[in-house]
Amino acid sequence: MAVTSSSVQTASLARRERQKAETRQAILDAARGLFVDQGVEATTMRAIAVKIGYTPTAIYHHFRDKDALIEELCMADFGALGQAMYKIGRIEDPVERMRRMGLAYADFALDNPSQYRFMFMTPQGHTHPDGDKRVRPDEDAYQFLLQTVTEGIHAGRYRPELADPEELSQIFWSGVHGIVSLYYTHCNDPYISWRPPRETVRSMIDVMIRGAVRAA
Amino acid sequence: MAVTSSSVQTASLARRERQKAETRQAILDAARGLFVDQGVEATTMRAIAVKIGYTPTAIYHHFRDKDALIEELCMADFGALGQAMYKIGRIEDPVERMRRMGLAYADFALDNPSQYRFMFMTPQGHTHPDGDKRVRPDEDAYQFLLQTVTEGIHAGRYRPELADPEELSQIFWSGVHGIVSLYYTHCNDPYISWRPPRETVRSMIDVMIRGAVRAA
DNA sequence: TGATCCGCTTGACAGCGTTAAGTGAAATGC
DNA sequence: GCATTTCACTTAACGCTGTCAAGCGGATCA
Repeated sequence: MAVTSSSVQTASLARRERQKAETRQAILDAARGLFVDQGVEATTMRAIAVKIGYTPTAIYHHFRDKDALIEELCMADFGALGQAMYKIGRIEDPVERMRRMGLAYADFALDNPSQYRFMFMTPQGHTHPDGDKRVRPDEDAYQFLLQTVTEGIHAGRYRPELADPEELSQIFWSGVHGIVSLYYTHCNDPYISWRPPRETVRSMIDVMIRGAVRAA
Repeated sequence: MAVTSSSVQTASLARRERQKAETRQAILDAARGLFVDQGVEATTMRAIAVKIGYTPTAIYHHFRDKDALIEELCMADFGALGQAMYKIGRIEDPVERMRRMGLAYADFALDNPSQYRFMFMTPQGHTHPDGDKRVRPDEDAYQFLLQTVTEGIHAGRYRPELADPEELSQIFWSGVHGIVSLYYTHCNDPYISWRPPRETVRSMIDVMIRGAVRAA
């Protein structure tokens, strides 16, 4: 097949798009670093621009606004959380699997403070009102939990009054989230002597499981 | 006793101070209303000023900056929370008392969304670094919880591995806080079917207590 | 070679929290 | 009773933020 003008066209176009994708990625990398270092709110578009050697306005050719940029990073983080859940693998006992999920969730939350803050401690919504149909990747992590809890319920492992999978999932999730988020917002309060959050999470999960399972 | 110049002086001075206190209170009232209606971040000093019929700069003669204004309101709310805890009264059984405290805490959190958000979901600090020695009123609520949990531990009501009052208090607190805060930040997420938070809190407390108390 | 595209820049806008300097009526001192 | 001081409040501005309309200039296309 001869080299047509259209093939040259696509090659050029491909390179152009690759370059554009590169600066786009540079923006994401710079933003992530600054967000982690000095927080989302304190990071300015101008600071991001300086870091990548562009003008602030350049960012707006790749992201609608600051929220869109934040959201893109957030999406990736939700993916990583889902991955962490997935890596736990297929433990047979649904209660034990739930326990491991809780610990992995806490590890993720404590290893990525800035991301976690934004993902689960920032008032509402990365959902855009204009009929945006993008799939939310954190659905994965929640679905993992929901399925594991549902399995446990169907296997008769939980007490009969805890028959609602959504409610029980929200209880387990809230237990771990509560410790991590309170720790993050109040760890500097001098009148509270905080215990190491990983240990507290472990105790919390043990307490919740013991209080939720049906007596042997 | 004759009307001395000093008595006139103090009377005038008292009236001046009263007027100043009145505008100060007007600022607080206007700020509270706007904070509740449209959030703390979205409320501008200029908007507060318009609402009370003053210039934005006037606010700075009563409060050092926006954070100081926020903190003052926050202090009052911590007092109200402590009051709610106090009103539970002296229930003999420390475990049952703990349960009631959890429910009252959730009621406060769900009845005062804006305040709660700011008190317990805003990144760190109302603590000023310059050796500020003001007593934090929320110490009250936490001390209430801590004391109740400690009583339960001393009475042998909790399992032996939960002998640390701070850790167990933080677990109970986190359990309730987790549900409320997750609900506030994610109640609009379409892929999660949230249960009524008050019911979930009740179940959460039951689960935690059952998992924490020593078997009969 | 001339026309077109498009990633990026220039220069600005409105709004934010905040402040230095000033105003004017009330309180004070003689 | 008049001059002075006090002080709650205003005027006008500063530097910062996110954001955008308009335009440049090199690569691409016909």
